[in-house]
Amino acid sequence: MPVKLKRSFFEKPTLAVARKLLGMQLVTMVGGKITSGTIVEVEAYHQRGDRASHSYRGPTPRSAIMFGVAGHCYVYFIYGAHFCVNIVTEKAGTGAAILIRALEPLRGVATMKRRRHTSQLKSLTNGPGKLCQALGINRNMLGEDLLHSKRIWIESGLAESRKQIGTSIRIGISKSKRLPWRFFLKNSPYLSR
DNA sequence: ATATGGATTGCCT
DNA sequence: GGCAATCCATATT
Repeated sequence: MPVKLKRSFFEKPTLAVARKLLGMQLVTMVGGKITSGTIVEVEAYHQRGDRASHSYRGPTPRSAIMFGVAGHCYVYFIYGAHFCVNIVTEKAGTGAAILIRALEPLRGVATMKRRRHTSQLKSLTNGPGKLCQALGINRNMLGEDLLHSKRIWIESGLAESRKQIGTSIRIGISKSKRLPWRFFLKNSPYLSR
């Protein structure tokens, strides 16, 4: 049963929202194709006390969106090759977001295989850059509102009671390494590692 | 104007 | 496990 999320869902404290997103579905409609996956791994980023966050030094042309209204997409380009997608959280002006790091493929698997140039189910969406490629997410998704967009949105998924959530330090960063702000579904075969 | 390094991936040994 | 690829945001000169 699809549940419509409200703005207030994303305006809550970022770590709490990160946990709630696990088990929900990220869905896109790109080029006439629906693709989706269950969110199995996320990371939180926050202006306050988090030197790894793009928002740490306050709003810049790139990070301004993290200081905007919750529930919007922050897409950035990294290492000259990949896109990563985040969801802005908390009240406007806060500077926080949640990076979607891995999905379990659900709808549009054939389309995802074509976009990823592989037939390996396990490697379609088990990383932040991979899932963007599989779902057709790029810089023109920047600023999309998950509550109203026709191209990208969230659908409800797994019951809260069925979730087994693991916690760890975040991956691939060099600053604020110790913060345990990565969350994942423990038994998922589709984690980035 | 230039320098630095990155919230990654895939290929190599 | 190591490491190159390759664009760009940001800080510094």
